Amino acid sequence: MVARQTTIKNPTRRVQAARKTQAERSLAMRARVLQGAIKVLSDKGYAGFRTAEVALAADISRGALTHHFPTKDTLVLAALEHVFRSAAELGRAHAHKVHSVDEAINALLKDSRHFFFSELFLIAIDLSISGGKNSQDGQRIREISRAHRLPVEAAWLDALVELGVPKPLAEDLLWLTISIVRGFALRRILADEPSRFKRLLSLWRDMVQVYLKSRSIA
Amino acid sequence: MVARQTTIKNPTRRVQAARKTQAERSLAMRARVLQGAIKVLSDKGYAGFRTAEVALAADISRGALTHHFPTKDTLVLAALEHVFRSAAELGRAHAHKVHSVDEAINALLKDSRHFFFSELFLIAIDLSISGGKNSQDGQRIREISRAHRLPVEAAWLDALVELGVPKPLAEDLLWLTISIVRGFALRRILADEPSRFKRLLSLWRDMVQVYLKSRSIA
DNA sequence: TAAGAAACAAACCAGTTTGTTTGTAAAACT
DNA sequence: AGTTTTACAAACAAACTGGTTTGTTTCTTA
Repeated sequence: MVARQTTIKNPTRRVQAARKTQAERSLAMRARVLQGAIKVLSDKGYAGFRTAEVALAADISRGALTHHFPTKDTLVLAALEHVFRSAAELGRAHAHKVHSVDEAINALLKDSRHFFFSELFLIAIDLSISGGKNSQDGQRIREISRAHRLPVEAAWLDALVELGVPKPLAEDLLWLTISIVRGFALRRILADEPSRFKRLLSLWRDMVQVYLKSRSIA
Repeated sequence: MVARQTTIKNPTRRVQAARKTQAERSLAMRARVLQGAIKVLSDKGYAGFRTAEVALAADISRGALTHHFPTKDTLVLAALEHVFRSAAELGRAHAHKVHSVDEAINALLKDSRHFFFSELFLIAIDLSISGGKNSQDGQRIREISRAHRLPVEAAWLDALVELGVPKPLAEDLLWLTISIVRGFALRRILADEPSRFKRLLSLWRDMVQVYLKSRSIA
């Protein structure tokens, strides 16, 4: 774990160092800050989001924080980006491994639940609503959310179409499915009822089956 | 529009008055404050909720505001209560006028949309999330939301059961329906697509019909 | 009708919060 | 090797915010 010397110039001057290259330090520090920001966002909500507390949570000085994120807003935006980036890939990954509509719906449900039941989702809503409807930031926030969700949905849509579901119907079923999970996820804030959710999803899958059969698709 | 004199004592002293009784003034003022609070809450979100701005929106002095609502928290709670009170009755009203399951689902959809698509709903979520998960206020906020939503759901459940749908299934269909609307309402924050929503609901009604028929209920 | 309470208004104050400035040490570049 | 740039630290300053205090007016009630 010794500091590397990539440059040709500036030879063996390093002695007892434990110091990294600047880029490495920056990256590591940014990661810590972002993680701290997400924690605070998740614990206190945007309304209670204080930069000082982020510094505390990340165990760094406020100076370090402001160096990497000059304003509160840039930090929040970066945190949201980070949230989505760390959660978005799963959807596309699973969309390709399905071989029947039921399997697809099931996988979609699982992935949706994974996202919508996470803290990340709550953070995203919180910011989407809190960031005033018209303000500059609000726009940007919603833009980020959209930009990361659309491709995921597109991937699932493709998967369904590939399985022989007519595109318009596939789109609608996709939206209904996602809406159900999103809607239930929201309800969870008031009171979580996991067993009910399981029943609901099972019923939903049945309904899809029955419906497709009635239209002689599946 | 002359000031009334309800008390026997204190006879005709009023001359050119346009003044109300204390209770009336209080009530009117509270109403204005609440309305202002809701406006600010809706425009800026809880994160941007400033008591001064409420006073401005309600066109009253800060003094008046603090007189009726000593702290910011009491104001927010009161506003939330007001929000729900003004929105909750509709559900129960419509639940009794349906004569078929399809009609019931349709009416339920309409009412749900009415609530979930309103500013009120967004305010409720905002507060539910923003009010820290554990804090005193957060608890109270979620409690209010629950207290007002449960009876509405119960009314619709009764309506469905009355129409011959087995209770467990009725419950699940109710939840699915509401979840769909809630889920879509949330998505609307990112981008509203009314026509898609219409299609979705129409499909959903079809699916319910087909499913019930397959179980020979409707 | 006089005392007391409630409704409002305005100024004030203390705590918080964000961004800036000033300073130091480590790395990068030449 | 020396200069510049970057990473971080800490103190500071200005704006903001919510609650309190003090004062005035209007209603209530004895």
